[in-house]
Amino acid sequence: MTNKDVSAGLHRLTRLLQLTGADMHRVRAYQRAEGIVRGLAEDLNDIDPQSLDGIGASLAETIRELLQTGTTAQEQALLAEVPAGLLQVMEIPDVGPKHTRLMWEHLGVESVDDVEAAAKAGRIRDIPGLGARSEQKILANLERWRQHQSRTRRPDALALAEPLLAAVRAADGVVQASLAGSLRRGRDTIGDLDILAAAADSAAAMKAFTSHPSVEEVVLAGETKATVLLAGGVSADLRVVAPESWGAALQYFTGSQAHNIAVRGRAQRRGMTLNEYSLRRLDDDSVVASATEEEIYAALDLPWIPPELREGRGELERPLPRLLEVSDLRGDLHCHTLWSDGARSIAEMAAEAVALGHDYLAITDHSGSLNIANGLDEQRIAEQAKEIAAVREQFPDLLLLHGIEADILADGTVDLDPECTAALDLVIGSVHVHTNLPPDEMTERILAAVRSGRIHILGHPTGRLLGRRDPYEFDIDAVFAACHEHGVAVEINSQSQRLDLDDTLARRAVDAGLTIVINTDAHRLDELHTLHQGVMQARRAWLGPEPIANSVAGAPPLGRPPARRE
DNA sequence: GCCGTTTTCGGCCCGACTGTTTTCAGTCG
Repeated sequence: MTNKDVSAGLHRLTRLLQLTGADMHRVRAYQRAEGIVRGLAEDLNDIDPQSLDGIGASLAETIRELLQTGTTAQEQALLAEVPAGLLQVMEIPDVGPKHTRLMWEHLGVESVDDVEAAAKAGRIRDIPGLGARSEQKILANLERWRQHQSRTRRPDALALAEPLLAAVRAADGVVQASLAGSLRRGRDTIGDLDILAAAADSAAAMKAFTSHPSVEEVVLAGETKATVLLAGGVSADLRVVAPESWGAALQYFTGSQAHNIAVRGRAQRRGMTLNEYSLRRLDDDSVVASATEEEIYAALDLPWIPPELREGRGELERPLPRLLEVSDLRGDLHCHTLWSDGARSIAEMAAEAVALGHDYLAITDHSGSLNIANGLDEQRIAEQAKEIAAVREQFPDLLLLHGIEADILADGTVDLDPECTAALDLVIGSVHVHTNLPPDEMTERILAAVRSGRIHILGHPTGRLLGRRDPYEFDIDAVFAACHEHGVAVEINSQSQRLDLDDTLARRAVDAGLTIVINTDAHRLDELHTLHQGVMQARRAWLGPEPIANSVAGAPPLGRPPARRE
């Protein structure tokens, strides 16, 4: 079982405990554990769960049980009390454990389909404590939830949020506005968009938000808080606070929840309390700080913590690193051209790289077996070398590397003649086909490629496509160990649907002693500008320039030094 | 269930909004 399986198991236990009316603080302990596991860089199989802050003896045992069997005796016992289908029912927005239990007890509802049928038959309104409006809301939320279960990729979320933010910012009386929530923390996918504004009078900001052309439905609109649905079913929240509360509110709405709980616990231990309006002393209710995030953190003897690190991963206790910046990166080692499935010529890509200030760019078109992408065989690679030589003449200040993105075939073979790959400046090995191999075979396949000594970089290592395909199943720690042994770097691919490695795996790779390369995998000119997306992953992994190969100026230190032709 | 500058028991982050109530429970973030 993986960390993901364990956090899913803890989630089920949390929900079952809520349903069966367990003590709320006990429930919260499970909920916390779920979040801790979800954000964990290390593989739970390799560590003692009890060493984690927030995991005690009991939860550690639960985690061990989940790792071994995928479930727990406690879960089975709880499932004897309540139908398993109620776990799904609780995933419907605004339907929590209490209403779920009421529907079960009064109507015998045991599944989402049952809920839908009961709502359509008008039977939910008769439950004490619920009414016709609740019934309508449940039906609408159920429909919406079925249509939109997936999270939104960060770049797509930004594209939706920025016009809204601009409109709010331009509204009368708004002194400041910012993105908040997971968008501000730079997560690769986003559940809801959060926007925060500071204004003495909230009315204009609320109106600008709820009446924005991209809004399809206003879900709720109070004096200081509104929720709307945008095209595609993405929901967006606006909160408006007084300007003097800006810092407290921004800190609060940026989260994460785990970070906020930790910060508030720290405030409490220091005789203070923190809410979205201010940090106050408990004894005399006097305000200690509120206007800026820096003041809030400083009053708690903390440095300002970059939003990327606010995930409850020890950011209050550990010294903060100097984080990687886009400007640290000196080049890009993965892009495609007209020679395979790219949209631009080598010269055009080179010119754009020069415009970006890169020291180097590697042209890495697909290899022969990827027919769908017009992959290059040995013959065409030789022809491409001539064009690259010519383009080098045009751009004397750019180190233009001739590389390839070679396919790792199902048996682990790197899909070109060894003489051919040996003559190239750079070889990225990537898995593109036969992506459903059994875990053992997938592991052996990738290990074979890494051990071949023929690749410099393992491209988009897990193969995940956000919202479309889960990571390949394989033993990534074994692969990392082999990469370390054979001097193979691993990629953070900046494509918005990949972002692969993700933050936790990038951290794990560096902890395994690996070098990381952040690449765009650009197929077009504009995609050469997306290194910042990979940089965000690296920042969230607490990485600075040191383990990033392409933060080195002059020439990337990967295997054999690329020969600079004169 | 976890945890300790209030340390092995007794607390546990905090507030907005909605709906069904007529002072509050449920849900969310």
